[in-house]
Amino acid sequence: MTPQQRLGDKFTGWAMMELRPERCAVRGLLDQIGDRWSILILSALASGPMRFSVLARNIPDISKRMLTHTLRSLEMDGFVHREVEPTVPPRVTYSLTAMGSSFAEPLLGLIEWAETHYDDVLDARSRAEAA
Amino acid sequence: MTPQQRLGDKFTGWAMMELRPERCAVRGLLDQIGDRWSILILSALASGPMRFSVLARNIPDISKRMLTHTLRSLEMDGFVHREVEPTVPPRVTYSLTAMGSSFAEPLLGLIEWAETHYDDVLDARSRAEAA
DNA sequence: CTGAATCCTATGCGATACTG
DNA sequence: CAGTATCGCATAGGATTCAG
Repeated sequence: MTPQQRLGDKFTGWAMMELRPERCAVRGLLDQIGDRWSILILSALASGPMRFSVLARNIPDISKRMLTHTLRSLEMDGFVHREVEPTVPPRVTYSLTAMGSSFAEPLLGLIEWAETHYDDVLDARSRAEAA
Repeated sequence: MTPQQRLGDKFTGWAMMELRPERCAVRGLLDQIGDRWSILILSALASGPMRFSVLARNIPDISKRMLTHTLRSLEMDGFVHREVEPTVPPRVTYSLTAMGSSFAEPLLGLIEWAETHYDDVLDARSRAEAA
């Protein structure tokens, strides 16, 4: 059975339970990490634990506000662990939990697909805009 | 090399080119299909070509407006093919392009991860909210 | 250094009504 | 049947300022 057929079967299964979001895990997952920064932060932390300021430096175009927000959200969802050393000034280190690091595999699949096909997407879009 | 290590290396590569979105394909990809409906529509079409009204029926909680918008967007990005039979009333059939169907594999990986781990996510979140 | 609080804007998205 | 047009709201997210 091809991946496409299996994907189709997944959807048929969801449709039978009326697509209630609680029963359709991807929808829930994307609600939580489908934002602009979660994927990037998880990728960054995949190379090892990292302090707040290092994360901010490695992702140059994120605002402090969103870095904080997204880290909190990832922490609450169990992807990220937060460790504070109570010094002055404070040091806070973020790292992937076991669950967070298990997410690396499917995420990597997505990334690799994107890297091999994204030029085609851009081509398609520019052709569509030209028309 | 573990998936986590490979993911970390990906990020390091991006960071060296300053994370410019054009050079970081996943970001671009998620900008286009990271919305609320694209994944669902692609999953639906994976089971075969489908008319507008059938899609609408299979995804009960989508508005016609967003179904149209999302389909147009997926078409422009080359994921979906749109075919009109010029009858009265019109029949419009949507199907996956070759690229669209090649996306089934990484998407399936994501879905399967979500299905096996999403309960843990919900647990983590409810524990976090209790605190 | 690591945030929290406030303000503001852009836009995703639903609801509704209309059309060929 | 398969859309388009218009309206309105909720929210994501940036900029800036304050704090421990």
